[in-house]
Formats: sequence, C-alpha cells, structure tokens
Amino acid sequence: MSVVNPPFYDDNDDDDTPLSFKRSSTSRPAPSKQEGASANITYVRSPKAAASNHQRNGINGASRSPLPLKPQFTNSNPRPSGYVQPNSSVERSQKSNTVDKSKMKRPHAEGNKSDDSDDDKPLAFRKKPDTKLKKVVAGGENAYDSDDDHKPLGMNINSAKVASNNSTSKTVLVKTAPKTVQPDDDSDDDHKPLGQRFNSAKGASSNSTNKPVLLKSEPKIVQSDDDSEDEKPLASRLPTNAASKSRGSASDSEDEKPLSARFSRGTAGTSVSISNSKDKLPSNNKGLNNNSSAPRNSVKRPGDNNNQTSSALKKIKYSDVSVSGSVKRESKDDDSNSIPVERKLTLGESSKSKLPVKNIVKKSPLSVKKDNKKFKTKTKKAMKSSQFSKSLREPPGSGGGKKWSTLEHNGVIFPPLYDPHGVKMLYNGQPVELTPDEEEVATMFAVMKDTEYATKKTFIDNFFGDWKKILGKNHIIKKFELCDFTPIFEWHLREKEKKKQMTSEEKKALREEKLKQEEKYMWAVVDGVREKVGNFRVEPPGLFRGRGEHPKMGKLKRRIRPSDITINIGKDTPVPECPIEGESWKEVKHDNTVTWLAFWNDPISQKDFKYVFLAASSSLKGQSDKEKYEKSRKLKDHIHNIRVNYTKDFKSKDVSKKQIAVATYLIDKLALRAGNEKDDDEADTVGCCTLKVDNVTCVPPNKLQFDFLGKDSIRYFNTVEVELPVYNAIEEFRTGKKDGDAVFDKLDTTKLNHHLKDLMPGLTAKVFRTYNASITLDAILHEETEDGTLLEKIAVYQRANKEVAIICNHQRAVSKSHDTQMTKLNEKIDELKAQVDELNKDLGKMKRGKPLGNGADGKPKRTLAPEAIEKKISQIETKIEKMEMDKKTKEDLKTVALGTSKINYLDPRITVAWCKTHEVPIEKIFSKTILAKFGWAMDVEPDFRF
DNA sequence: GCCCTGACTTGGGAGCATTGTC
DNA sequence: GACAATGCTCCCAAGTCAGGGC
Repeated sequence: MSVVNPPFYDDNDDDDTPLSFKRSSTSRPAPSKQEGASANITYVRSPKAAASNHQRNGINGASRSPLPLKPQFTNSNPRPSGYVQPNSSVERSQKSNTVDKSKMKRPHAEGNKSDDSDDDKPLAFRKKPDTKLKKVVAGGENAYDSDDDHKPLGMNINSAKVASNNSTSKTVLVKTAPKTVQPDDDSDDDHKPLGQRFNSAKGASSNSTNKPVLLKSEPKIVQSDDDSEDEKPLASRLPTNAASKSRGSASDSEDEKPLSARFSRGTAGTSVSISNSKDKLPSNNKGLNNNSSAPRNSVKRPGDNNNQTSSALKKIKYSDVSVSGSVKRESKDDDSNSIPVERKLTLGESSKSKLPVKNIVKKSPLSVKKDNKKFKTKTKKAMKSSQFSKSLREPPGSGGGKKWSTLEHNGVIFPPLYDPHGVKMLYNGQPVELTPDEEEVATMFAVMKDTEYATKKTFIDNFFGDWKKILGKNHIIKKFELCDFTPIFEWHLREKEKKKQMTSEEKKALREEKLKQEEKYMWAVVDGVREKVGNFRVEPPGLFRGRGEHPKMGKLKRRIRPSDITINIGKDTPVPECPIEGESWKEVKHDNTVTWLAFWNDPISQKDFKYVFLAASSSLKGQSDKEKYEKSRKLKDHIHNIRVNYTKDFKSKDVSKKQIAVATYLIDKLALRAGNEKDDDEADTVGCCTLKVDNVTCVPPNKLQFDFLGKDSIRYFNTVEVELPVYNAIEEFRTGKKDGDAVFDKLDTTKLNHHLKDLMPGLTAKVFRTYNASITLDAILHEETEDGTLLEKIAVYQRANKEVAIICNHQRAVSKSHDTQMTKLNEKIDELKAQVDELNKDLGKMKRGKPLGNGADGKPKRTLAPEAIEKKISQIETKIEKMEMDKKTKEDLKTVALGTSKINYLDPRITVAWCKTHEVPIEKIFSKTILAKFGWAMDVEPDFRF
C-alpha cells in the first residue's frame, strides 16, 4: 500500500470518499510502534513476515505477545441438528477454532519458562509456561499470578499436546500447578488478552469436541461423526497458533509500564481530527434554552405517580460537566445514515467547542438530605468501601442524575390497524368465517407456519389458548388439531411474492411514502440538539417469539394503544399529539433523570417495560458508551490485584468468600456473564452465579466441564483446566447437592458486584467481558498487523474480531445456503485448477514445439505465445488463491457472529487508532451506522492503546 | 438483607438493500 | 438484467445492575 503523501483526512466534502486514516505531509507523521516518533510519512514497522494470517501459523516472530493461532482441529462433538459436516481440510481448519484455547500457545513460548510476566497482556496473548499439563476450554485459565493477567482471553492460550482422542469436549491448557501468589510477581499476564492466556494444545486431539452449539430453540445435540468444530461452543474455539510468535522476554517488562510510556510516539497531542466548518452545526436550540434550569419534578419510575420529587432527585449527583460526547445538530436533511464519514470524524473534535454546556446541577437541599440519610444508613463495611461502591452508572457529562435540560419529540408512531384479507382457514376440512379480530390472530399463526415455532407444543398451546379467548366459548373452533391454516399461509406467500415482484420504482415510492409518514417521529431535540430517535415505532401485535424454551412463546402480544403509553418530555415543551383520534396518552412525565422518551408495559410480561430511547448515534448514548469503555480500561490497572485477591481466597474458610473468589475467577477467565436469577416465566438459562450442579462437571484431576444454556439459550459447552484450588472448591461446592441445586449457593450477582466494587470503583461482572474483549483486540492488532496489503490488514482485524467473538461466545446459526455456497466454490476451484493443468500441458508442448491438438470442443486450440499462456496461468492461480481464501473465511466465520462484539465490546478507539496507524479506511471496518454510533471515538490519537 | 422495579445494555435473526457474477 | 451472495439495519428478546421499599 502506498503511503506516499496520503492525505490524513480528506479535505473535501465528498461523501463518498472513503475515509482513510492516512498520514499526510501536513498531518502528524505517525510514529511507528517500534521506533517511536517518526517524522517520516512512511511507516517503518517490524519486518514481520508478510504472510497472511492464515499462513502465519507456526511462524515464530519476535513479538512478545503471540497471537491466537490457527485453530487446531478437533473432533466429534455433539452437533445441533441441521449442521453439516465439512470435509475438506480447509473446513477442518476452520472448525478447529472451536477451541482449544489450549492450542494457542506458540512453541517457543511453550518452551520459554521465563518468569517474564505477561499479566498485563490480553488473555489471548498469554503464554503458559507449563503447558503440558493444562487444558482449557473456552478461555479458562488461571493466570492471576502468571504473566498473562492482562492479556485478552484469546491470547492466553498456550500450546500443549493434548492426547485425548475420544474426549467429548475440547480442552484447553491452563496452568495446573497452583502457583503461590506472588503479589510482587513480575507477571505481565494480567493484561494479556484472555485468548492468549490459554495454553495451546498442539496437536490436540481431532476428536475432542467442544463445538459451538446453537441451541436456541432445540437444545438437543446431534452427535456428529466428523471432526468438525463448527458446533463447538465458540468459547472453546479460540484459534491456536502453536508456532506463532511469542513475545520476547525483554519486552515483557513493558507490560507493566503505563501505556503512555510503552508507546510513546513523540508527537503525541497532535490532533488528527479533520475540521470541516460547514459540518459544524450551530448549537442553537430552536428556542428552547439548552441551559435552562428545567425543573426536576419528574417521576423517577414509570408508573410511580406519587414520587415525583424524590424520584427526580434520586439520581442526582454532584455535577460532572465533562460533556465529552459529540453533540451535533442535525440539519434538516441530514439523516445520520448519510452523514459523510468525514463529518462523523469531526464530531468528537468539533463538538467539543460546540457542545451546549450542560447545566451544572446543584443538589437541592432535599437531595443532599436524602443522600446524607442514605450515607448514615450504610453499614461499616459499606462505608469502608463507599468510595468504590458509589454508583458510576450515570454517563459522563450527564450532570449527575440529570440527563437533559430540554427535550422535545413527537411521540411514537403506531402500526397500521389490521386490514382483513378475508381468506378462510379450514376447520375440520371446512372453511370457517372469522371476524377481523379472530382472523388477525389466526393470520399471525399462519404466517409462522413454516417456522420452527409452529412445531413447538408450548408455542401452539399458548397461541391456541389466547386465540380461544378471542374466539369465545361458543365458537366452532375447539381443537387445534382440526385447524388448517394453509389457505391463509398461501395467501401470505402470494402477498410476499407480489411484494417481491414490485419494480424498484414502486419499492422506492413505498419507502419514500413511509419515510414521509415517519419523518416527524424520527427526531428529538435534546438540549437544543437534534438527535435521532432509536425505536419510535410501537411494536405491532403478534405472537411472542421467546427464545429457547421460553414458557410464554406463542402468547398473543396484543396491540398497544396510546392509553398504554407514557410519554417523557421537557416540561415547557408541547406534549406530542396523540396520533389516534379520540384517544390519549396514558401519562405524560417530565423526568430529566432518565433518557427514555416513552414506554409501555410489555403485554407479555406486565412487569417489564418497552422503552423508546434515542438512537445509538445520539450524544447521550455516546457518552454512556465512552464511559463504559473508560471503566473497562481502568480495570487494567486493577486486574493484577484482583487476580491476586481472588487467588488468595480460593482457600478461604469463609464459604461466601470462597464462592466469590471462584465466581470472579470464572467470570474473568471464561468471560461468563454474571447470571441473575430468573423467574419461572422466563427461559431457564444461567450465568455464573446461577450455575447449577449439573452445569459443571469435575473431570479429574483438574478440569471443569461447563454445559449450560446462557443468554438467548445459546449453549455454552466447554471443558477447562483450572487451578487445582478452583477445581477443589467447585467439587466442594457441589458436594451434598443434587442436580438443579446452585453451585454458588451463598452468592448472587448483587453480592458479587458489591464485592467487585470494593476492588475497583464501578466494577461489575460485565466489565470483565468488555475489558477482555477490548484488550484482546488491542493486543492482536498490535501484534499481528504488518506492512501488507489492505486486504491483509483487514484480515488481521477480522481475525482479531473473531477471537473476541469466540471469547464472548457470540454464535450464529449457519446460513441455509452455506453448503450450497461451499459446493459452488469447490466446483469453481476444481474447474480453475483443471484449466491450469491444461494450460501447463499446452505450455510444455509449445516449448517442445509440439502441436497443441484439439480443445474440449473438438476444435484445434488457439496458439498463444508462451508468455501469454504463463500470464494466463498466473491469473488463474491468483483467482484460485483468492477463492481458497474466501472459502476459508466463509467456513471460519459460519458460526461466529462478529457484529455483537464490534458494537458492544470493542472500544472503537482501538479500531480508529489502528486504522489511522495502518492507513485502513475506517469504513472498511465500521458500517455507516456504527460510525455514527462511535462518532465520539473518531478523533483518538493513532497511538491510543486500550 | 431480600425482593422487586426500573432503566439501560446486549444479542441474534429476519428481511431489506446493496454488490457481485454471469 | 437476472439472480445470488453479502452486508446492514431494524426488531425486539433477554440480559445486567442500581436503587427503593419493606
């Protein structure tokens, strides 16, 4: 890639111009990572092998933090029905990513028993000195006193030979020898990405199994006889890189240095943001004073009509007016989706000077009094930990509990009323006349006829139960089995087809019409700044599509009416007109301590609410996002102590303490979710604190096998080698209990989080996920990126992204067309290879002066110059190479969902900084929507490290 | 200290729009 | 231009976690 005088930012207004974070002679030259500041525009980076990611496996590098390596293949695992067995070696290679974080260790790291700490490295990068003994799955490892505490999960895997041929779950090496905790250990493991902290199991059994399994609706696993890892839990699929670079010991010490010192690049401070004055929007506020002291008489909680004053004050905190988020007034025609990327880049920088200064909220005497009272009631323990226990929930710059001063919006838009189609369903073979209300619900079910829901008893029972209430006792329809919804289903298919057949003009016209109707609801004005509203459409009625084995699936979600909806709006602002004539809102509030614009009670679960919020691109959300990442970033400074702390407590005689220690260990090492208690009317899923005895199996001498349904009923199945004290503790917690009993019976998320706050302000269980995800990305990008082509760089990013997705167990179902696509690709590759063979033969003949003979069509072949044939061969080979790469990527990512981590767990500043440093156009990584969401991160310095 | 509520984030999939291939 | 593949956005379900009430 050329780096000669590329403009750092485009200076023009061309919306279509890719936003490349290139350096220009006028911008600050980017210092190379290795060389510190550099005045040269051209980067000089370590001369790493230019091989693609796929090819790097096994290549030793000088890097101190080995990357997660290519997954090793494993084996035969239970797979969900419908999954296909890939056969090719390429496929196998992809599958291997199922785990075995253990395999991630690089050989020389393995051999390197240096004490060089890698605590500060992301887990994914951590090496394990004593690899032979440890296995992990899904990120399990215990390196608190090791050198990998700061590494991301994916990088903390050491390789080790795993001999199991028949194991049913893949294991990943983890340190087994319980180390004595050395607080002054020079470990650098604390900051490694999780993935690197797993030992890698070189040559892991191809039969081990931790395949990711999507069990959303059907938890049953189909045993497969192939060695695919496709269905292994992602958490256990961290790619290994047995031979990959390992960090040199010399650099290890850097892990403990402040980031700024580690990556000082000289010219720090130079702004890299572009400035485009025309894009800077005035902060006028349409007549509503954004600094006005809006009365805080709002009610804190929806539904609470008697608590307005107190609720409004409840969250108020001493002002913190650091409004760093970008706030921009959208021009009338400025749909955020079409904001030029470069404009988005200006948000962070330009907005700083343009932000409406939020009010400094002084606590009212009442609120102070209330706070004092609260303070006095704190227990000694709470007081002791008060500095850490203080809620940090409010986003920065929100002025304490106050989220806005003025708020204008137009309410919500309702779905159109039901339009009866008149198609008669059959009952007992006879057409049945239905009223519009009856037909509406019948249609809801009919259109789902070919979904899995329609085959589930719970879904059918719930639907039929609710439908019968509408049909009434005397209706002819009595039994579901006699119902035939086919005529309605066929009508639905015809409608779909009609829609599909519409010309693009007709579709466009429809879109425009819809946009016209919705335009007014799409925007809100917050403190004088026009912001996009997220979900301004009221959910239409339908059948509840609960995931997994949700007991309420199929129940009727009734139509929401204005009288169900509570509106939240600025006090001196006109209340949105109710769009349905003759009806009115349930209530109107003016609560500026919350960010919702409207809510209604969930018709399926009355205790739950459905909120209307601002869009992700809004400054309020941006501030909150930034705060989240800052908090996670702070964890890096505490992680070593936290790990030392919980390790100490593994052997505590106080069972509660011991359970907290072990749970924290699991959350840290396996990126498990906290695990709140669930009600009986919810799907039976678990997290760390709610693990049941039958969710964890102790496999001597020191492995734990986890098998449970997590969020969204996605299966987490993983075998992890853990520290012996952890293993013993889990065994102890299970003793005397039966299946279904809680492993951590002395623990819940409240206790756990309270404890975590003692260790770091604002720390909660979920912060570990963000921390490990972001530090993994940061580490991999910095270790792996080389001076390659743009495509190669993007491949590095994708791989890092994938590591994180695996750590977080972000799975997706294999697309229906996956197999067809793979078959087509294989056929094309074979065809091209045959062409190359033929051309090579021709070339040989020509060189020997022999005639070429006839082609496949029987006609004499055209004579070409040898150079032309060689050129053609080369072109086809390049094509084959590309297709092989496509194939690998496709297979590799078929069960991994990259988007979730990108949107929720990866600090965007890491990505932006990397793009700037490596001249990768940011839109190659972030879509327009994500760019809008991360506007606040766009002006980060290229040398930013998480 | 427990239970419950409220507010917010996280999450996968459906379906639509865009891009690529022939 | 037709069709397929890919990518993106929207939808809404399902988590987390703080704080109030008793």
